[in-house]
Amino acid sequence: MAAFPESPDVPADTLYAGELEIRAEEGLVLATGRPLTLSVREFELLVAMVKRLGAIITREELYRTVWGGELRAGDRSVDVYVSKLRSKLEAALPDRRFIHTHPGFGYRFQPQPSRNVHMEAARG
Amino acid sequence: MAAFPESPDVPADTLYAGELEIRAEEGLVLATGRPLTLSVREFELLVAMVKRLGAIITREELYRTVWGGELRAGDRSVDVYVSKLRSKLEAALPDRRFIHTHPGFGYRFQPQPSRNVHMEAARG
DNA sequence: CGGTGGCTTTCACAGATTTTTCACGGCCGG
DNA sequence: CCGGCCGTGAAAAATCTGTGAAAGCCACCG
Repeated sequence: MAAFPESPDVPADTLYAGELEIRAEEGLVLATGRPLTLSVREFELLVAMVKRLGAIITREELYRTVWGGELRAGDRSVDVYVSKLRSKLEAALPDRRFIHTHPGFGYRFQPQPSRNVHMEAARG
Repeated sequence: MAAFPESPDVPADTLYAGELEIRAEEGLVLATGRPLTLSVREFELLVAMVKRLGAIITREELYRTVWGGELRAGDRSVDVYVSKLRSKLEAALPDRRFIHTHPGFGYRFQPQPSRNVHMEAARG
């Protein structure tokens, strides 16, 4: 059993970014409270980026952190997974952009309100 | 006169999750008032998951909690019992999903209304 | 005892998902 | 037009899950 009481609602190892809540311990990501289904790579990539919120991170560094090892020339794994991750994040939170590309340098993670889009676009 | 709780550490040994009522003391589970017939393993697996509602729980942890001991490589016991449990829960409450799989991470228990929730708004 | 039935553990295989690779197409500066 | 960079759909390869079924246990019963 646990050595000391813990609060299930506020895990120590939880990251926040915009409407995202990332529970690094258990591999769970909540977008506005709703759980996202991310694969292991997607999740670790997200964690790696959020841990350096606002900073530009090179593909080499992302690869070392998430895949472990050196990025080989021509390997597009990072790009592919950034694409997948973007896709899921945008599906969950259409009005925000999270991952920004800095051509020639790498990627930067930063939640950014796109516009004052706050109304349901449910018009016929 | 035994009208008081056995243990002061356990405020209430009855758990609730959606339409489920789980009486840990009696080993009884009611689905919308109707009793379910669960085996010991199934019951303890259910309790272990409900106690961490909404969280992703690894197979290793479930095994330690329910079976007691370390999960050996290749042991599929947890999967098999998750399958059995799902089967009985769905038989009792067809319109709800309880156990969600997070490939690569584990399982998450969370009662979820099953309206028309399966739209892939994947526009090309 | 031998048979019966429920529960648990193991095994095996099909199907589902994820990860890795490729390749084509769009952008942009020269 | 060319070449470097990037976004991504898709095929191929690798892993992970769901589950029926066989096999082992054990309590119970005629």
